[in-house]
Amino acid sequence: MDHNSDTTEATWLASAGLRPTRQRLALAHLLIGDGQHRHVTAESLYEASRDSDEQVSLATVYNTLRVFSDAGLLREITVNGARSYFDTNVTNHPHFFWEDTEELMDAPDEDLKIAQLPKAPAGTEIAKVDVVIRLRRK
Amino acid sequence: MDHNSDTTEATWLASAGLRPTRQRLALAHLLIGDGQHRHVTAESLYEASRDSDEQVSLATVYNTLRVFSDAGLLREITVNGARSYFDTNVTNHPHFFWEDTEELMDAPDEDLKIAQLPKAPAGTEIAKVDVVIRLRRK
DNA sequence: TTCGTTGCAAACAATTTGCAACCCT
DNA sequence: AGGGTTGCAAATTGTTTGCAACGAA
Repeated sequence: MDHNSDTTEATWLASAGLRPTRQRLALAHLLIGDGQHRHVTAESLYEASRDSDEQVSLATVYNTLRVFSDAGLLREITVNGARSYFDTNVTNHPHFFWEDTEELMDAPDEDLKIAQLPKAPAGTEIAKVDVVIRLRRK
Repeated sequence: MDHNSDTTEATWLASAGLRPTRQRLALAHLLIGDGQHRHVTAESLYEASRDSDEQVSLATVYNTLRVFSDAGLLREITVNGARSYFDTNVTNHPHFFWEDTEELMDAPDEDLKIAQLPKAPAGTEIAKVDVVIRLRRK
């Protein structure tokens, strides 16, 4: 990773008040290094790190994904009882989930229009709204 | 369980081509016995069965929930990486999920209006659309 | 120096599975 | 009788945690 992108990742961490450790910078680079939004699982990110020049242990990948999403840098998406997915796009937006390959991707945001949403019951507020469109191969 | 409800549950099973075994009838009774829709986890259903006069092993509860939802009698809802929820209401409808108590319940169906939904990519069809409104206690 | 962070291994929790006994049809 | 179903225990899978070594402030 060159110096410029290194700054980008450090800024990303700093914006959430997180220390720029070697491991966090490496994972941040894999997550936002190219400016594209990305959906990862702990396992997929771990493998990406194994293939890179900065290895991170699996436990740290798990811990870091948790820290990042608690800090609001990532959004956790629950589509599958088993695995957790994390999205670098933290805004409310719909997802496609392929049931056969268990792949998660963004659905075109502008194509979902929710005209009316149930109001939150008294004493509560809406933390987020997850819309998952499950796809089956025809 | 009296004879009438016994018939209801047997019919429910028969409609999906499932054999009316003692355990399935007992679980069916706990699920649809009073005609109300219900959201259960394997653990909650197992406990309900422990408290009833027809006990079912935990493994069988797990297997039966899987069999029922594969057969279309239940809908599996994934809200939480850890636990799986099963809903006796198998139609598309929105859910409220309390983040603190991990309780799942129906959101008023008529209050959700999706004006436009992304179309399924070529070669795929929409299996189902999950809308989960996550609530945080204020 | 101080305290947050990492990494390994062990602990955990939810769920599935192998297999022998059992029971619908 | 024959094949689906059950239940126990053991195995799996994804994830978290205890703790000693390490590194950022």
